This record gives sequence, structure tokens and C-alpha cells, in this order.
Amino acid sequence: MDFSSELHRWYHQNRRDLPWRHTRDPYLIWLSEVILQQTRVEQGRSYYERFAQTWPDVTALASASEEQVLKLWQGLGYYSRARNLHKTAQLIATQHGGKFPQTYHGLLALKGIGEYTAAAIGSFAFDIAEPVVDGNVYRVLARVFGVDTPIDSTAGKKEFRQLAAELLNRRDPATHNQAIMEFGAVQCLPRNPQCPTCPLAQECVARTTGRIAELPVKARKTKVADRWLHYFVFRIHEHIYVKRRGEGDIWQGLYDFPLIETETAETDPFHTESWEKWSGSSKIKLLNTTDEFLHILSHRRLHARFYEVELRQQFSQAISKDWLKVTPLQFKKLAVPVLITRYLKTPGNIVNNGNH
DNA sequence: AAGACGGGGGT
DNA sequence: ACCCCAGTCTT
Repeated sequence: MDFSSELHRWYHQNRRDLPWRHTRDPYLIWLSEVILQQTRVEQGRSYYERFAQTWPDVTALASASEEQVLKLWQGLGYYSRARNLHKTAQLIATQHGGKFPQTYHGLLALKGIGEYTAAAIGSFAFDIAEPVVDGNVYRVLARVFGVDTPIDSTAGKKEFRQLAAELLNRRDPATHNQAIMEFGAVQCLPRNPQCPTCPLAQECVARTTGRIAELPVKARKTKVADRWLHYFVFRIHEHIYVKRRGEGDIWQGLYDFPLIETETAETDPFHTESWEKWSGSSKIKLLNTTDEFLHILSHRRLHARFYEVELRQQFSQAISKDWLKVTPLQFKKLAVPVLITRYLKTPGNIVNNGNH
């Protein structure tokens, strides 16, 4: 039996029941695919349910504000996905009459839709014969066919896509694409592949040559840099100062607090220009300094501390130009990074408990 | 071609 | 501590 038939048979017996597998609606498929980019099924599942319920079609999503979309996306990470999702919804609503493009290249042209997602939407919604190549597919093909070209190289991407295209069952690309990804996610696991029960074990090159642990090959590893963040939580009567994060850094579009970043762990935030500017203009009473929060991102180690301050008077316009004054209740409606959520959960913090 | 971009889970 | 996850975009 050939690769695709074997896969198809395995899939028939082992497929999980996932909510986005009950629809051919390109909007819902798009939604699920964007949510699942670099995200495990179990992590993305509840987000999909909430998005699909809150905005059941592309017009509804287009009518929402970016703030609302980011708030519902809060905690999922890679927030450009949410911003692009929203922008693309508006484009489809206004320029495409609410209808998705029905070609691979038409889909590929949309913001937030790359080769993988265009193939996924194309095959699942429109039976377009394009192969999906995601992390699961790289792993399955690298092992079964013994391909050791690095998957994060240009040559590797090309080679794996070519192989995936040759294997694709053009009579039923939708099922084939689902099957190969599901096989990677359930059977051919990264650390613990279930080889004893694998229908492809006999032909699997990695298996027969003892290279299961070495495949697939990844060329580069992301280096992790440290950052030191000093957050100032200024409370004045019933309000807190917050800031919307801008372009060119993590968490774009989310809200946090006025921030002093230092280059080293030793640098004292109270001996900086920002602090001189703030403290020189206002009566500041430091109430509390939290312990350090260590917050791990894939490419950063964030060391964060929160300085809680009760203000007697508000800051001048010159200083707080891009700051926002909100009540704790209003603050809860804004999208914030998980790091801020962690701080807000600490007992007795000045935001939730600031009535001194 | 390389880096930026989150957060959670597994070993 | 390190790796991976239904990747995409920018430089």
C-alpha cells in the first residue's frame, strides 16, 4: 500500500474530533489555522470556540475593533496574528464582498496567510491540491524518508515541499493534508514516537537506520537575550496610568505600565533620566517594590519588577503624553501581556487593592 | 539568510 | 535547560 493510502487508513482509525473539522466554511477554517500557527491544538481550542462564537463570520469580525480582537486573543501570543486577522477580515469584507479568495495565490496574498495556511484553507475549504508543510509534516517526512536537509534552510523548505507535493493525494487533498498532520501530532511525536504501533515502521528510514532522535534536522537555534524591565504602577486616587505598546517591540497593541528598561541587572532605575523627569515634577511616594518576575519568551528572558507608587498629583501633559488614565475596572477590559496578568494576580497589589 | 515574535507543555 | 508547537513577516 502506498504512503497516502496507509496514512488515510491510519487517519480513519485515529483521528481526533476537533471543532474545526466539522466545517467547510473558509472563515472558520482560516480562524482555526491562524490560531493554531505555532500553537498546540489543546492551547488554541478554547480560543477558537470563543472567536467563532463572538464573531461567527468575517463581516462580524471586520466590524469589531482591534482592541476587542486583541482582548480575546490575550494570552495566545504572537499578537501580530490577531492584528493581521483583523486587518484581513476588514479587507475581505470591504474589497472582496465578504467572500474568501478561492485560489492558492489569492489566499497567499492576504496578510497573515503564508504557504502553510494558504494550502490548509485551500485544501480544506476548496479541495485545492496544495500540500500543507507544517512542523508535523517536516517531522514525518524527514523520518519516513530519511531526509536530513535542515528544515529551516531554504534548500530544506524547497525539498520538503517538493516531496510533500509528490506524495499528495490529488483526489482528496483535504483528507490527505489532515491525515499527515494528525499522524505527526499523534503517532510520530517529536520525543516519543509511537513506533511499535506505527503502520509505517517497516519502511521508515529513520527507524531502520536508528536515526529517529536525529531527524528532523534544524540548523539554527534561537539565542535568548536577557532584558530588565522596571514597571511603575502609578496610582492617583481611583486611577492607574497605563500605556499602549507601540511598534518595533514585543506585545504591540497590548497595554502595560510606564516602564524603565535597563541594560543590566545592576543598573538602578532610580538613577535614570526617566526617573529624574518623573520624580522631579511630582510628589512621589514609593509604597512597595515587588520581587522579580522571571518571564520566559522563546527568544527573551524578561526580568521584571513592579514599583508601586501613590501619587499626590497627576503628571504633567509633557510627561504623560502617551499615557492613559484608567480605573481598575476599565483596565480589565484592555488586552495585557501574561506578565502583567501575573502581576495583577499577586495579593494586595496596588491596582486591585489601592484604596489606602 | 537570519531574526523577531508569546506562551505553554513535555522530557 | 532545551525542544517543540497546524508559521509569518521583516530586514
